[in-house]
Amino acid sequence: MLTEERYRIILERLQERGVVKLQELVELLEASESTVRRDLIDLEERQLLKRIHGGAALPSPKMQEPGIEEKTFRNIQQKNAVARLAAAQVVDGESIYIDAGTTTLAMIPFIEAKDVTVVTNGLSHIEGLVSKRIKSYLLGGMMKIHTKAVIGSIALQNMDNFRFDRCFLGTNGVDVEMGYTTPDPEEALIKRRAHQLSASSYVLADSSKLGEVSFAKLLDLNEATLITESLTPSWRKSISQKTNIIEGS
Amino acid sequence: MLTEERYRIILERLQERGVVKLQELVELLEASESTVRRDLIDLEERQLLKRIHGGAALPSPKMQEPGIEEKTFRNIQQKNAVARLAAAQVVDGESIYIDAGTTTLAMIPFIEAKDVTVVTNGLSHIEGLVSKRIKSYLLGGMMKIHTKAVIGSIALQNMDNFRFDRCFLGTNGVDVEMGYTTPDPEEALIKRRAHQLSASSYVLADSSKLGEVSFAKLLDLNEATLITESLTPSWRKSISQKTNIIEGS
DNA sequence: TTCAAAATCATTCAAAATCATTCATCAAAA
DNA sequence: TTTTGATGAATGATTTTGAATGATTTTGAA
Repeated sequence: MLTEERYRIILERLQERGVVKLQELVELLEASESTVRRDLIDLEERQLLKRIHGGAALPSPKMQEPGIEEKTFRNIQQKNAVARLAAAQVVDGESIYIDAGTTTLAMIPFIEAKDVTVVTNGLSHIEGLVSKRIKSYLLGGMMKIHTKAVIGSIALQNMDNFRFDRCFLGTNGVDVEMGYTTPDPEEALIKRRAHQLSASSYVLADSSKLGEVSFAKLLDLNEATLITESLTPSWRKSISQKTNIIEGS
Repeated sequence: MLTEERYRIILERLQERGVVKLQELVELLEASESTVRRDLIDLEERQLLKRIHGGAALPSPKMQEPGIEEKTFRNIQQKNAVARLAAAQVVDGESIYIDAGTTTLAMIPFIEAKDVTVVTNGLSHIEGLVSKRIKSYLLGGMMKIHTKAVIGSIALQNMDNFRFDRCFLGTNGVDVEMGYTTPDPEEALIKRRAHQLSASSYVLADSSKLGEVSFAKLLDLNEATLITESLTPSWRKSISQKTNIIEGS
C-alpha cells in the first residue's frame, strides 16, 4: 500500500472516531508497527494529528461547523445513528444513489465499503464524497436554491444514465397509511425515480419523523426498507407488517 | 501505444482512485517501468499529478503560496477586470454557459442582466449564482476531485440538453500558433462542446496567460472572442488578425 | 505511594522496493 | 544517409520497510 494511501486512511479514521489505537491501524493498514509509527510521526509534523500514548488523536479541538443552528444534540445523535446504520448496508463495489438531505449527508463519513460509486443530487454531499476519494457523479439539472439539491426534468432524464444497487432516500414523514412523504413534489419525483432504478431502496428517518405526513408522496411503506434508530413497540408492530425495518440497538 | 494515450489513461485512473501504483500502471499500459516513470515525470511537470514513492497521487490543492502564484493583488485585479468585461456581454433574457474556473467564477457577481439562465459545470459557481437569484442549471457527470468541476462523458451528453446564446470559457494558455490550451484533456472536451452549442463563444484570459501553452487544446484563436484586460501593441497586432478581442481600457 | 510487569516507544540496522541515470536499440523524420 | 526522439534494460543510489533492541511510559497490585 502506498504511503499517501495510508495517510489518507489514518486521517479518515481519525475524523470518524476522534482517536485511533496504533494496533488498530496496524491491522487496518496491514503494515508493520514501525511503519505505522513512522506515518504517525510524519502526520504529526504536518499538524494533521496529535500523537498520544498508544495511538493518535485529533489535533486541537477542531473548528466545528459554525452552522449547527437549531439542531439539538439529541437530534444529531439520532441522525448519526440512522446514518451509520445506512452506511453499513453498502457493500464493496456497489453503485449507490444518495439523495439530497441532511440525514443522507451524515451517512457519507460512515461509508467503509471500498470501490463504491456514488450518484447524488445533493451539492453538499459532493464535498464529503471527494474527500473520501469516492468516485462520485453529480446529477445534472436545475438547482433548488434553498436545499442545494438538483431537481427538475433534466435531473430525471439524467438519472436514466445510471442503475443502482441501492438507493438511500430522506423523507419528512413516515405514516402507516400515507407511506413516505416530503414537502416538495419535484423532489418526490426524483426520489421515486431513484427507487425505480435501484435493486434495493432504503428510506432514512429518525424517530421524530414517525407519524408525520407531508404533502408529496414518495413511496408506500412496502416499497422500501425503513432505517431508523429506535421504535416504540407499538410502532414496530404496526409498521413491520408493511415493510422491512433496519433498527438501531 | 501513443504517449498521449498513456497520459490520458494515467490521469483517468488517477481521477478515479486518487492514487495509483507505478507497477499498476506498468501492467495497465503494457509499457516498461522506465516509460511509465518518464510519463509520470512529464505529467508532474505539467502539475497534473504529484509523484510519490511507489506511484503518483492527485496534486494537493493546498494553500496557494501568496508569493509566486496567482494570488497576488495584481492578478486579482486583472482577473476581476477580465471578469467584469465578460459579465458586461450578457444581455437580458439570454441563456449562457459559464465554465468552471476561477476567472469565470469572478464574473458572476458582475452579471447585471435580468432574467438570464446559466448553465455551469463548476460546483463553486452555483453558490454565487443562487445567491443572485439567477436561474441555474448544473451539469451532471463525474466530479473531478481537485477542481470541483464536472467532467466526463455523461457531462458531455448532459450538455446536449442545452443551447446557449453565449459561453464563457477559462483557459490556461493563449498562443498565436497553438490557440487556447488547458492542462486537462477532459476539461478541454467540455469546453469545446460548450463552444459548439453556443451562438457566441468567449475565452477569458488575463495577460499572464498570453504566450503560454498548455497540454490540451480547446479552440483555435479564430473560434472565439478573446476577453482580456490589456494587450501590448505587438500582441494586439499579432492576435487581432486571427480573432476578435474585447479589451479593457 | 512504590514497585514490577506489561505495554508502548525511539533507535538502529539490514533487506527489499523504488528511483535516477546511463546506454544501446529502433523507428520515424530530415 | 544522418538525426531525432522514444523506448527498454541495466546499473548503482536512494527510500521505505520490518524486525530487533533497549529505553520509556503506563498499569495494576501491594
